Amino acid sequence: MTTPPATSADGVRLLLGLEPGQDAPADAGTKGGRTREAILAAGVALACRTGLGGLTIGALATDVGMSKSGMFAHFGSKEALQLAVVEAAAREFATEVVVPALHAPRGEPRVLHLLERWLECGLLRRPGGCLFVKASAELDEQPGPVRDRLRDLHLELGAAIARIFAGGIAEGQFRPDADPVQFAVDLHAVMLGFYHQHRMLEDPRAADRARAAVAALLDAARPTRQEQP
Amino acid sequence: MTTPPATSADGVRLLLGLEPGQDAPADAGTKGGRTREAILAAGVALACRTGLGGLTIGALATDVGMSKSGMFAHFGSKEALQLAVVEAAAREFATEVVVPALHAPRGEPRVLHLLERWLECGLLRRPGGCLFVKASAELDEQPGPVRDRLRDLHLELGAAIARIFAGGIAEGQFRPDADPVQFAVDLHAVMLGFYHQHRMLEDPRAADRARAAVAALLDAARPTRQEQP
DNA sequence: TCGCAGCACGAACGATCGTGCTATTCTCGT
DNA sequence: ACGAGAATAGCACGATCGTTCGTGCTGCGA
Repeated sequence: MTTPPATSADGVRLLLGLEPGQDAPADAGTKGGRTREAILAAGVALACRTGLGGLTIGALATDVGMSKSGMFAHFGSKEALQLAVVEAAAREFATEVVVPALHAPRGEPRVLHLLERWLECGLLRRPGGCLFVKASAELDEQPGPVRDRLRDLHLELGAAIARIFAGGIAEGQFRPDADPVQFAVDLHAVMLGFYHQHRMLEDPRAADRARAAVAALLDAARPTRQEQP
Repeated sequence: MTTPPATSADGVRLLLGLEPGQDAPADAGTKGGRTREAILAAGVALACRTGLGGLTIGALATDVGMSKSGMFAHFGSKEALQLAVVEAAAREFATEVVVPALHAPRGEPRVLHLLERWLECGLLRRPGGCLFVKASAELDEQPGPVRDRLRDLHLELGAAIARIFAGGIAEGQFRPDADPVQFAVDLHAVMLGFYHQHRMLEDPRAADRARAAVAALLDAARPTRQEQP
């Protein structure tokens, strides 16, 4: 099976809920589709601040300037709303972070672009990445469809990061025996630490600390010196 | 005021809310003090599962087998309850993780003991560490006394980790130009990633991945080869 | 042993939660 | 331009939220 250049990009787009060549939900033309999108945008922003548990129907309704019942009719249940918000956040994260990074040259530049795009999510208060990170701490032990979907999305994200790193191995920039999955876990941990440092501790050096951590990860993966005695 | 050899241990104990030589709150003998302790233990466990936001008065009351009002009378407000639960979790974390680690030899063994004790919190479902980690993602943008206290506790914890690492520099095990604060941030990030990997993704290798990440951090800090051209 | 402070309880409050109905208003294809 | 159907508002519901109050019970010091 031959793999054309845009394969991994399309893969991620599919995995994160985008149809190929489709950047917005199908019913964007009709009025209901537009307000539904507005609701989801406000929902992602609200859930980024208060968590998926604090994503209450009434608060979201007043946020978008609608009545509670009118807004509620778009989804039918709170769980469906949460799922839609998670999906919207994943879509936003994919289009704003992962896909742009995939346009960078394969290997280390792509890793660094991914990092910078991801850092922007926290620094510029782009809600998508925040929610994606925060909801994982919230739902990690309350079973249900939302947790399942979130788990799948995180697994796909981890696989995407591992693929990006593996591209660096194929380019000869990283050691052949480096573990892409371990790198994916480590990078995700660095991002969790960054959000904590930036948002909870309000450390202005949070981004630089994350960059230093990733630089150390990459340094350790470089094949400059021989290993394994 | 002379400081006996247990200086750093006493420092952490004080910082995390323990009076020196006092392992339990003062009113442990009276009946109210005992039920208050039972409430706090159940509260830490419940908040570890549902978050500080899900720590509801009614749920906690049924957990400890009391009436809602009877339980509520012990604290006077939900915020006071949350603060008390955070304090109890910090105390538990200090006595179960930090203080035991301080009994290990200074330097790398102490770092590794801290890591293992911390990992146990997640693996054995000890609620203290879980809550300490999870509440930070929950309250990072909702101001108030609880967030402030949590922020202070995290700052103290970071300082404690940095001191432990600095002990390794003093022992000559780590490079003199290594940054203890960066190591503290990195270790905390590894633990955040571990909890995510273990609880949300249910990865059985989560602990080993955390150990590998810390081992890489320590390897990078060792002075074996000369650096700085 | 007695008396009282402290501890626990049940009922109830107003507010808000998620979720159904019904009615009104608006949109859009014909 | 109009009628069908979507979109939104209004209202009400049971449940639960945090909180208050009044009232017994009970364990502890005298």
